[in-house]
Amino acid sequence: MQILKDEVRHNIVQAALSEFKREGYLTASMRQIAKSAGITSGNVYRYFKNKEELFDAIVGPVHEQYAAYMQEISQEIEHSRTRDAPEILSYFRKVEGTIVELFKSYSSELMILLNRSDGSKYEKVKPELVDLAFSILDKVIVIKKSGQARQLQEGITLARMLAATIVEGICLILRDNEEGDTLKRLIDQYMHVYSEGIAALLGQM
Amino acid sequence: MQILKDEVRHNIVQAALSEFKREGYLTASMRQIAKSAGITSGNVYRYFKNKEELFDAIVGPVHEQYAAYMQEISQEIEHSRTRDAPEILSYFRKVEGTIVELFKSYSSELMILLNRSDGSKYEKVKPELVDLAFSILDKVIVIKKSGQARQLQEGITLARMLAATIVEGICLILRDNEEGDTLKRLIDQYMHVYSEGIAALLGQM
Amino acid sequence: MQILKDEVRHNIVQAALSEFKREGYLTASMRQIAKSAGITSGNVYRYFKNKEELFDAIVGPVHEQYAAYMQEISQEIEHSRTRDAPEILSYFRKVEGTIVELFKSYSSELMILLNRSDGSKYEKVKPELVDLAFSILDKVIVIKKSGQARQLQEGITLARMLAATIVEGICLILRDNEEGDTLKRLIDQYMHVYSEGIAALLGQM
Amino acid sequence: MQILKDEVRHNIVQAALSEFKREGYLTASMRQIAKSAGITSGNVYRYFKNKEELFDAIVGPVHEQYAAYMQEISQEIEHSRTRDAPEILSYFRKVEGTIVELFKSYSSELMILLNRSDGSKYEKVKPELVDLAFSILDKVIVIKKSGQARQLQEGITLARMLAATIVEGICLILRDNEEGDTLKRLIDQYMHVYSEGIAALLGQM
DNA sequence: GATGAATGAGCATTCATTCAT
DNA sequence: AATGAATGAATGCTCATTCAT
Repeated sequence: MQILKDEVRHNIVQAALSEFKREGYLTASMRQIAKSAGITSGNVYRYFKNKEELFDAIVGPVHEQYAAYMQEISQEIEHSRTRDAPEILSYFRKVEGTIVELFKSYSSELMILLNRSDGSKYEKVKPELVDLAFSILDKVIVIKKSGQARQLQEGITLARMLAATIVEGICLILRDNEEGDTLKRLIDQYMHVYSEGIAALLGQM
Repeated sequence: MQILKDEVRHNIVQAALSEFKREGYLTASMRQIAKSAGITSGNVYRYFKNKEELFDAIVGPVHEQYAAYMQEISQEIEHSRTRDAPEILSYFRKVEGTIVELFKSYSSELMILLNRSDGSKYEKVKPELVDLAFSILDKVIVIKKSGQARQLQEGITLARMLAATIVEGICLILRDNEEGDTLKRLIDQYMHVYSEGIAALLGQM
Repeated sequence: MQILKDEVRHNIVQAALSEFKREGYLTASMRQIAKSAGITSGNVYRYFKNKEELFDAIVGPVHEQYAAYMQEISQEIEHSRTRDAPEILSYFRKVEGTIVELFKSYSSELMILLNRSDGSKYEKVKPELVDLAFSILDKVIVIKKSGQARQLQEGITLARMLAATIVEGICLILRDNEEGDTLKRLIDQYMHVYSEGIAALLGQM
Repeated sequence: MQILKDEVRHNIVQAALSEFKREGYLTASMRQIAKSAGITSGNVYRYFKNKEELFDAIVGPVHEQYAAYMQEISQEIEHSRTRDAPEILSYFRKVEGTIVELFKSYSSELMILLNRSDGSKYEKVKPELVDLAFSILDKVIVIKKSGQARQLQEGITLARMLAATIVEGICLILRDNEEGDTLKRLIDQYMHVYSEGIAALLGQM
């Protein structure tokens, strides 16, 4: 009985998906992946050169799209000349929309990319997302605090924290929810909390 | 050239601190800790019985205090009979205060306890903190949504998400900030964002 | 050049057999076993989960049969109500027969079980055999010395010593003889020495 | 507070005595010996060059006397020209007497020498004692069986077994009894069992 | 004399990866 | 294509021994 190459490859990917999800890149065991895929561990290496490439096969595609979208948003932000805070903050909606959109097609892969890529070449993705979020918040802060050097410095620290926590929260919601509608609703609520909260915070500063 | 015992112990702890911080409990290497401490791996075991006890020596003290505080708050919450949402939410201030207080004496240790203890006996600490946060939010939700079964269910999901993200955010701020005053300010601002944001969210629901 | 799995497994067992025979359970080195088997140490673990299971694979089967036989004899002794010394002593023949029988199929394994299992879960096997031998001799002593408290006490000490030396002697014969017929003859002669000697000793007491 | 050298040395020896008794040469831990002696492990090496010499210090003296006695008996046996079996067997009494005599002054040391010297340079002592016992029994056998080649061969195997088990039994009695009078009585009874048993066996051959 | 810190080789075990079949 | 045996380096840990103090 011969199993088609594509089926085996598919099995490996499925097995790897669940292993990387559970264990993360470093701790995931190639043996366990092979076992779950119903093949021998040596055979995995016919389909994927090594652990890194297997990981790549899983998160690569979603990362590619993800990176393209983010690049786009990033450039929009850079080129934007507006000094209107709400308009700037609306970029968050784009980021959020991108993530929710990607989640619909790649829920597990995106979750792995953002939460389980430690030790792999993708471990920088989350920090870069934080940087992007920061670049948005930074603009708002700069507008509000320009000219007040001390408050500006504090504002930047605040922006960094908010960027990091917003992103971390989104990643967490991704981690804990498998169902698309629930996820979307939660992320909406989450972003709502943040936008109202940040508005209030900026208002009083 | 012989180094005094206390200095070596100190070196080991410092090396372990940075190794556990970077790698987490499981991935941290005793050999690497020894190397960073400038000694041979065998010698580490003169100072600490094994990896677990070395980890314990680092996070144990802070965990003891942490657990005592949280226990106290937990009991207060259980015994509280108020149905006043803002009053219930004020428990967050206590949790926040406890963490900031502990951070002053044990910044790295607390961060390791909360973020890098996977695989150790302390791995449940963060989830338990999430549970505590959830028990606070849950009370508020139940008050607001009692009687509306469907919305209650959604509210609980929301509360779970908020509990998880709040805690995760605090842990993150802990991770990224070494300086006490900055940390305190950031956590205050962070909690402010959440309390305003949650208020707004509940208001419109 | 690739060696077939069964051959390697066999080589490991052979190597382990001789290592355990020479060194005993605790001192035996997995590295040395691997080396003797002509493989690397990691490969041993493809065949046996760990040292304990490798030991188990060697002495487990013989222990299972051994334990079943001894259990049977043990119960016969317990239920026996006879006060006839020679009849009681005839249980030794059963024990002897069992051991000789097992030796035919498992000479080295039985020897390891009885003489080289210190530190393993089988380390109690020899002491239990001594207990069994004692329970036989004890009955005889009690019959002969009942009512004479002082001589009874001495008799029990004597019975303990005889039980220990008889068993130790049998184990020794097992250790030094690889050939079944020789072993059987020697154990027969050995038991003959003991039964005549004990008879003479009891006669004059 | 200064402890005299002799006292420390004495403490080490006492500690080593009990450690070697419990664990045997190989498994005994220098650290544990130092600890029991109330000193640091490094200091042991001021008194004894290494584990081997410490072991030597303990069993060396008794071995010296033991070896001298055995040498003497050995020569007597070699030079003896008698063909009278009982007379030859009486050498056993000498061996037995020697051992009991040494036991009075060196109970633990002798026990260690015979039962716990595996892995040390004294590990051959017991086999040599077996050889001595064999040389006695061999003479008796040769007398009884001379001229019957086949029976002679069998007799030699028998003699080897008896030598080994007699010696092993004595060593075991040594191991299990700390009190001199009990030991003497047990060894007497033990030898009585063997002499009567062997007599009976030879009678019927 | 004594300390006890330090070494380094050893142990059992795991695992990504290679490769003969 | 696939197997699964094999490797070798890594892990946590122990212990006899050395040596600066």
